[in-house]
Amino acid sequence: MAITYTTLEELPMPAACEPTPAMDIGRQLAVLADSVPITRRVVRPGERIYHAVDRFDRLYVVNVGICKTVNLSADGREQVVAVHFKGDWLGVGGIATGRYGCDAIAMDTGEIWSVPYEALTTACSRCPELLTVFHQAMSREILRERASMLALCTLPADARVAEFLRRWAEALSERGLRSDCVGLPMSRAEIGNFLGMTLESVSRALSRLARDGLIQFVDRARRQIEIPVPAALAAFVSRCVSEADSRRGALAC
Amino acid sequence: MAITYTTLEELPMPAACEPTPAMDIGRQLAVLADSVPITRRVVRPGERIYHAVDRFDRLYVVNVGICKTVNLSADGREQVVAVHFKGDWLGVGGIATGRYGCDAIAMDTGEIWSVPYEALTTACSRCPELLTVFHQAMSREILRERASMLALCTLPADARVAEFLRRWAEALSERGLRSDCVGLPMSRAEIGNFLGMTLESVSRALSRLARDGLIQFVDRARRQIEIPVPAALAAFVSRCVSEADSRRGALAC
DNA sequence: CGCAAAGTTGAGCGTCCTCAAGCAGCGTGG
DNA sequence: CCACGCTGCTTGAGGACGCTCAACTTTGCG
Repeated sequence: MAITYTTLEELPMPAACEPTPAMDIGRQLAVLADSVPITRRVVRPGERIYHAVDRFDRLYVVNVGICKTVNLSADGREQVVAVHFKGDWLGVGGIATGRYGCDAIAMDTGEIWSVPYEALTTACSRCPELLTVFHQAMSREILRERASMLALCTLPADARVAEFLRRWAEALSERGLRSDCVGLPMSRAEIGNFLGMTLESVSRALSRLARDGLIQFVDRARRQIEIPVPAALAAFVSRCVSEADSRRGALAC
Repeated sequence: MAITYTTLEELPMPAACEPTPAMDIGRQLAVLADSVPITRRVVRPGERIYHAVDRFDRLYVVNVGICKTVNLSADGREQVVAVHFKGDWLGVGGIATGRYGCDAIAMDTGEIWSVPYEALTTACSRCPELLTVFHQAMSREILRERASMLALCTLPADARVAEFLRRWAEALSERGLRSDCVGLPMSRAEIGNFLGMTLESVSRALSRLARDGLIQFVDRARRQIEIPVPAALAAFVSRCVSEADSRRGALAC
């Protein structure tokens, strides 16, 4: 089983033909604020930023804080489809249909920027850099959701929780925040809903991860989680994959 | 909690101004072909359109045929993340990272258009209509993936297969094709991979749906599936939801 | 302090996965 | 032409993972 998988990160990217280099998140926000008139709004935990049924007219960008978007289906199902950090755009699902389609809800105190979609598109015509920022944000959103789908389909429950924590810490470190200690503003039920499992299974998975030393609870409420070795979480996920799902992943192409 | 936000007051949205009405798919393709120089390519079943590791430089649009995109993770997992029909854009995941990140593979004989990303963005500056087409396509992609996640998280196996068939038929009818008879160019293993279940479970689910009269097999190879009453499939999905998952969906907001 | 909400843990069970066998379609070659 | 192998599909039996239900503990808040 010593197969070497070429990961995307390992491959040499010729520096000469670098396509629009990755832009710092602060820089992205600066480009946005300089190109269009921004509306700033302070939000508090649990506050709804927009409704799924609201008519789409503006896009939102997280400047401070963390938000979730909750998808609602016609038959009453609801699911947390994404968690958004600084620099993430909210509401892009509304472009195609004219309605947002998801509820967006702040998970702690923060500041949300917003810009009318009309103003954004006209500004994009003037400012190619803004166009790049916007397109990269939508592209990242697609990548995030694909990663979620992959986790849902290929990982067992414990590994899904580990992967969830790993990605949360990764999101923090990408933004220059300390990622060794994650304070989750979500209940076990919300995490379970996001990961396609019950709150009990989330609780059990966290207990097992803590027992195995992969994480540690810092407060008695068990909402703050310390990750001593982030790489150990990733290794745990990989281990779950290799020992179990050699069958499910087999796509005879 | 009855706080009035300045942002909402600023938006006296007259009901008249419907935001960019939905555009016919043929029209979308026409806008694209008229705005930028298109490269056309005929593909055959199983032919790879681009590799996950390829450097991103152009976007692809399905003109004829059906394609799948397969996500590959660093630890060897792979998953069919989407099935694309006429008018769908491929490769948008590459905008953020500079690499496609997914393999795109044709599932039957078809024609794929492509356009350099650079040429597209410059053309978008000149032609706002093209910008709208492109943004709506990306937005639809996000909505599709959210719908997939919702199905993965909230539906039992049989309902996932039913929902899969329903959405396939829906995609056909949206494009003016007959949707009562669906010819699946995917193996059971591919369907299972896409839906997060094994090929045996897919086979069993299809057998049960056929036994209950919701679908019918038209050929002996069981690749062509007839859907007598599309609404019955949707009703079956809803029924699965209401009788089972009153617990999992409970998000105490 | 007392109650409600959130979290943990256990026991039992059901859905779906695993493993295995058998069957049907199909191209190959003797 | 049919035997042959190959691939994909179906179906069954058994087992495991995660859900359901329930009891209990802890936290937070009036």
